Amino acid sequence: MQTYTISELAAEFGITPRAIRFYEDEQLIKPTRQGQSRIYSPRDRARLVLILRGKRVGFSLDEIKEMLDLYDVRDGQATQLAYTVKKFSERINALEQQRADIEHSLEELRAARARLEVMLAEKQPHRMPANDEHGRLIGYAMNPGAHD
Amino acid sequence: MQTYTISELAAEFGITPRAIRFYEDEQLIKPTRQGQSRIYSPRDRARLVLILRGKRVGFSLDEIKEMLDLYDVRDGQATQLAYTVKKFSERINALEQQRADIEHSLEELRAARARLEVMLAEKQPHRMPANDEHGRLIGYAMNPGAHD
DNA sequence: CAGTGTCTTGACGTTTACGTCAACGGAAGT
DNA sequence: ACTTCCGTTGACGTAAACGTCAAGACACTG
Repeated sequence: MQTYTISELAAEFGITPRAIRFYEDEQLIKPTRQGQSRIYSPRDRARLVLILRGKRVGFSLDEIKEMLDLYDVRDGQATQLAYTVKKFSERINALEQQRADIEHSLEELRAARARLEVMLAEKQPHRMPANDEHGRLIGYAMNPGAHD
Repeated sequence: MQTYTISELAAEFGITPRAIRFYEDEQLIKPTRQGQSRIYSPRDRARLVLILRGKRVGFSLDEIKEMLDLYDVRDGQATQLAYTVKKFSERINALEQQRADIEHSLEELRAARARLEVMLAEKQPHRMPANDEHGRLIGYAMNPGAHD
């Protein structure tokens, strides 16, 4: 079966071996050993992918660990199924909120960029509105909607 | 004109006054003073909204400050317009990547939850596949795609 | 005018997620 | 046998983003 060394994974994902060992300290991955050295299976690699993606979307390592543990539900813990489902739903809601935040941010950034490009095209750095005291930036309403 | 106290804003956004003062220390907002106390304008409030949203989508305060400063472009800095546009584009790319990450995570969480709910419905915590060594979780392929 | 409440400025503590040595262990090449 | 590469385990350092007192400044209220 395919295996990986720690530096192989580190190079592949653009992180340091130190980080990977840290994830092990925090119980997020449990590679086997060959003597003293760590050996990573495809499953360990897959967990690393989930860890890094989780980080990119703003989860803490503790939260990611909880999610990975929830994936690891087995027969013995079957009584906790309802709790697990609830936790998953919470995560899903959080992510959907976050996606909405990102949509907002993207809208604003694109609109602001468009205006900047117009100014660039005009090549005339004359008077421009800049921002006023009513919560508008570069003439574009910030549209402060939901904030929780 | 409408104004706010620090604790009003803190309560409204579910954060502490300490955090708001911290944002001021870091030059993200610059409220006026009435004697000793801080007074926040609608524009300050709007900046707070952007700060908190930025945090939710994973930006650091330094990055958020940079973005706010970029919004604050004025005539004198018109020569930096091209740089500003570039920075905005970078942010947009980062956010689009992040949105894709979220879509992935949502897919996985929903699929996993669906399987858990089936198990709950069966009410029979007998044998289940759990996860194997090939990178599958609860019988559902993790589909580790792009990782940068 | 004592008390209560809300504000202020330090100053230090804390958590998260690693970075950065230091010192050592085996395998591999010469 | 000696060096050169990985790899390992501590141990300590660090940056970000506040939390947590402490001590004082005002405004009001009874």
